[in-house]
Amino acid sequence: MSTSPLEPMVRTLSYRAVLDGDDREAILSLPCTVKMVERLHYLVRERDRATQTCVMLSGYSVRSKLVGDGSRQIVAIHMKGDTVDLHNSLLGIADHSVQTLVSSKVGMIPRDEIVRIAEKRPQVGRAMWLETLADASLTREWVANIGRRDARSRLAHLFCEFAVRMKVAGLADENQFELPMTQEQLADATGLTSVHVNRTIRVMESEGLIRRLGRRAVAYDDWRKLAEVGDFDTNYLHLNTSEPALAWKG
Amino acid sequence: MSTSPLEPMVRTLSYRAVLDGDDREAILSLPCTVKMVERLHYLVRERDRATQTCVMLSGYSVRSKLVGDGSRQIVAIHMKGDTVDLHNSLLGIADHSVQTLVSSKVGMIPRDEIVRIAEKRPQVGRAMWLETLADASLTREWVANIGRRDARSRLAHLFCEFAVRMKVAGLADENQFELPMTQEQLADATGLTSVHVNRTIRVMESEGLIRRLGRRAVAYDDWRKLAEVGDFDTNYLHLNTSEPALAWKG
DNA sequence: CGTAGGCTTGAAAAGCGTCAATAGGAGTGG
DNA sequence: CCACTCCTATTGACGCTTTTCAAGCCTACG
Repeated sequence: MSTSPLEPMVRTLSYRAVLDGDDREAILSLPCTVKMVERLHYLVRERDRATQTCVMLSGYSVRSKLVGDGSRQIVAIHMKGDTVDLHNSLLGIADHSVQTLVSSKVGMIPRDEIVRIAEKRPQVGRAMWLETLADASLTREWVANIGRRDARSRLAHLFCEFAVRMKVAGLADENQFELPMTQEQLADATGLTSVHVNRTIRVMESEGLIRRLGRRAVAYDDWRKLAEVGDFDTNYLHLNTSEPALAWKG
Repeated sequence: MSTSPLEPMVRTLSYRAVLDGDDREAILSLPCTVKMVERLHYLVRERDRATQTCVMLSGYSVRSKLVGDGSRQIVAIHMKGDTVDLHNSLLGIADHSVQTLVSSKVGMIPRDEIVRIAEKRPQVGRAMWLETLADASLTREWVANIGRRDARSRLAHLFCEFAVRMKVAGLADENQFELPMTQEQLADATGLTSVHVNRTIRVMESEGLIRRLGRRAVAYDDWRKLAEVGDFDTNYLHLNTSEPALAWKG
């Protein structure tokens, strides 16, 4: 059972509520089809009727929405352990697409099984509910980021968020992180154009805010400075797991 | 029981899942402190430890976040029946503020009671979960609206959303709706400045897209045109309640 | 060694913000 | 009922951030 592919899901949900052995066992025993998918593969398309919930087991994916003029907006980035598609699968018709950024391993779980485990194992249901609430908090921060910060702050904020989430997921070192996105994808995530992302990143680099390690990784020497420029505060990530978990126990 | 102040909450949750008589009764019997609060009153402040969940019984409120430079971003607008603060109260520390737009009637329910009813009455718990998911979908649409549309489309989209939600809540006529917001608040909701909102609204008015009825109401003569300019599609509101409700019954 | 996708750069235009001043309207105290 | 005051709406002039369009370059990969 410790070799179940759904280990990352247990780890992520454990951040949200106290799960006992039976809870964990129930998650690990969920029927799950594991697939390797290539880069830029669509896991869900807007308007699809989703019947499966998708869990990231390795790699990265983005949720995005198409806009009338043909452009797109990325609304979230997912990494190992994230339950990507609870929203679409429970609400019926997908309001957004999900696409991998790199070749990734994903687990597909039938929607009904999710509903069932949420009922049978209340703590698991709570953890999933809290996970969706934390996800909503993250989206709200994105609204503020895109609506009220300039290009430099937006990118700095996105980098800070990435750095912290990667560290929490055990995927990043102390002073650097993988950034599996092209500049065009960064533009779609920040509400900018790829040209302006390029210029802004170069300015940030020349200021010593960040260093680029190859094409798909970023390093920072002064976290405080980066966080200040990005107006970054971890509160919205709701990482202080002990609080809600305790509250939900009674 | 039909005179309980929480009737609007029942109505809103009924859109998300099939609730039987006992479910409704349980909601209506929730311990609830009803308060009238004045305009611009803060129901919750960012970083507060929220212990109460707040339901709008009349009036309007907004959720907003403060940004480093002192500006603010509105991330959602709430009307009658909306459960405003499930997020903050369940996650512990508030990641955003909630403030009334006009003098309003609100119901305050202890957080533990919400947790309890979600457990005791599974259908109610599901309805609340789905409500938070629909709310998250709305926030994603706002990200796209602010990130990828110009000022005119953003405002048109906001107006469309308002018109539809007001109609669903039984608060709007066919071709007009109340808009209880100043231009500065509209600016905070769309990521613009009040000056630019003013100019854009006047353009929209001169184009015949909208008419203003006094200071706090808007009328439209050509819905299709308005929806086209706003790139508006109701899908993201997940109003087709029959689907998920049925699915969640088994 | 060729190709395609992504990165970089320049020049010019557009959209939106800033600053500042004026006008309009609703509520309040006299 | 009037004068006063504050908040909101309106408008102009100007400047800056960001976009647009277009071209060239780099580099991983076949």
